[in-house]
Amino acid sequence: MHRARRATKNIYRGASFHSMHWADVVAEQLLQHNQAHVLATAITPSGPIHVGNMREVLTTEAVYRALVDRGGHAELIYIGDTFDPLRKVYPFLSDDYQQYVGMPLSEIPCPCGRHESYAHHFLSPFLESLEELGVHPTVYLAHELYGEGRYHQAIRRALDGADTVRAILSEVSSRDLSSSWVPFTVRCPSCGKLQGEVVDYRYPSVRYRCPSCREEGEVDLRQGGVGKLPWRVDWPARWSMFGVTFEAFGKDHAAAGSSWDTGQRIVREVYGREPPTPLVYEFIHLKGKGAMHGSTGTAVAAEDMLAITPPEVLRFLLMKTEPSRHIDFDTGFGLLDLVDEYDRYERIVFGLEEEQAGVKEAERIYWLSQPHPRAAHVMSAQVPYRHLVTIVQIARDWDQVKEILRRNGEIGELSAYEEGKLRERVDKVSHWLDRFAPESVKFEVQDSLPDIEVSGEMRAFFVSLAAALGEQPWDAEAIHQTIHAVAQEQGMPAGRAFRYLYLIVLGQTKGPRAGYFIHSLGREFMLERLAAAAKAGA
RNA sequence: GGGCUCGUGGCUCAGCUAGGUAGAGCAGCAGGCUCUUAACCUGUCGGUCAGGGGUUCGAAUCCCCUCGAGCCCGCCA
Repeated sequence: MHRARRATKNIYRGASFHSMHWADVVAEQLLQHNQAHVLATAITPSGPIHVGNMREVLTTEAVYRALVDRGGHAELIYIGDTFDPLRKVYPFLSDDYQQYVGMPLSEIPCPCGRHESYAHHFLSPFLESLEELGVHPTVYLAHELYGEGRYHQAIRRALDGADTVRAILSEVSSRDLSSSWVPFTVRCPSCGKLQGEVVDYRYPSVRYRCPSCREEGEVDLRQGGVGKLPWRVDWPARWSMFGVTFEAFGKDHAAAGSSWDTGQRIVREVYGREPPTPLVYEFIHLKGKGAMHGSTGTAVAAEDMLAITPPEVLRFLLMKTEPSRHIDFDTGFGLLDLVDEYDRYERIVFGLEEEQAGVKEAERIYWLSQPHPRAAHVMSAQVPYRHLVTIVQIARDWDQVKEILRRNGEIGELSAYEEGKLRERVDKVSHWLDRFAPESVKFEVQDSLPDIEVSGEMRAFFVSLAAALGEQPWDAEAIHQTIHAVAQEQGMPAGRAFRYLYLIVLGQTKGPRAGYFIHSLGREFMLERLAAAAKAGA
């Protein structure tokens, strides 16, 4: 608001995002330069990949869609940084991993033993999540790119231009580099660590010394996988190799003197081409838990978020928020609110609700949020998420959920699409209840009468209520009123009556709104339970 | 030391690109035939738009300054 909007160019706000969706603004900007684009994203799988990283891919994919919508030609690529060395033994690793520190992630054993490597262990679930989110990039793995010699020319140029690289790094990032520093690290053939220091270079051979095992030797650059460019050079090298024209990256790369600043100069001065159009995104935080960092082990993995959030809702969260704004992801009640908000947008898009203030670009955001836009021409059978939280706890399985919803008249015949969507939500709600839901919304319907003391007052209430409920239509509102009527007959405050009912069904004193709740439980169940309770008090 | 974002009712935010004295959702409160309860509906309370100055007939919106909050970089990626 009162923040200064400097006149100097600001890569955080390349253009105004106000009259159009941000993805469209970026797409138009890109199309002014060129009709064909390569959009790159990349992530280092050194630990569980968190939702913060998800933002990078989804942000880029939104721009991709906007480009394609405008008739542009676009390619979405994803590079897994599988050739990066393991930095340290992260908290989620066993001490055994000490021996692998310094080795490329692709050559370290999988922590669970079920994947090809350490890198795959963390990358695979993330790629599966992308699939669920409807993101389909062309995937490249860095260790393959290096191994196949794709980096050969880029490495050669970096070594030939070592003086330039060194000058840029020390000028722009004010790093203190020795005159012998060279932008290449050799993978020591003897110990496998990516730490070999270059002592001499005469193309195509590189002499190195390994600080770890003290080995000295020579490698041939024409062979693949003999070493790696440091990040600050690797990045511009990729832009050059793939012809990248757009890249979204976190603000960690965008600070003054950071890799974006050095990368721009290196790509121009060493690789002779222009840098991509940048888009800086802010991080996603877990509400109340601070920033999410894969390396600290405190992060919640992207796949965990997806386990509790319908994919279109996760996309929705990112699509409705400008990339430059940070997001607090609330895994508690906030998640329920978010799903409700999504549903509201859906109703607006399908004309069931009027667009109001506080809703922006409903249509565009809704379509960008669809994992499979073509399938979503029909509205989904909306059952409020909060309601599902209750239903899921009453029902034992999907069929029962469906039955209860039918009995309540909340759903009719479902198309395959509707049923799929609803079932997906039920799955997500179940996971949420298991792992994130606040205790206050949890309950468990007891299979038999809980072990409680039934007083005379309770018994009388149960008997009368059973009689009254037995001879009336099974209707939520009617049940609610009957409870009050019977309680009044007995001269009992309504609150006490409800407490008794929750006690015999749940074994606790509170629960979901009684009328609807009992209705969902079914007449047979309720009458049996009342009878059992009355008997216990006899 | 440097960079970015944010500061609008209890909470989360929209509105700011093209100035005309504020708008949603949630929460709260009150109702829904004597009914506090976590899914429903209706109504309603609530904000000197962080503060100061400037431009203007008029500023949450534009300009300048101050304060506050968060994050990032200055190891590696």
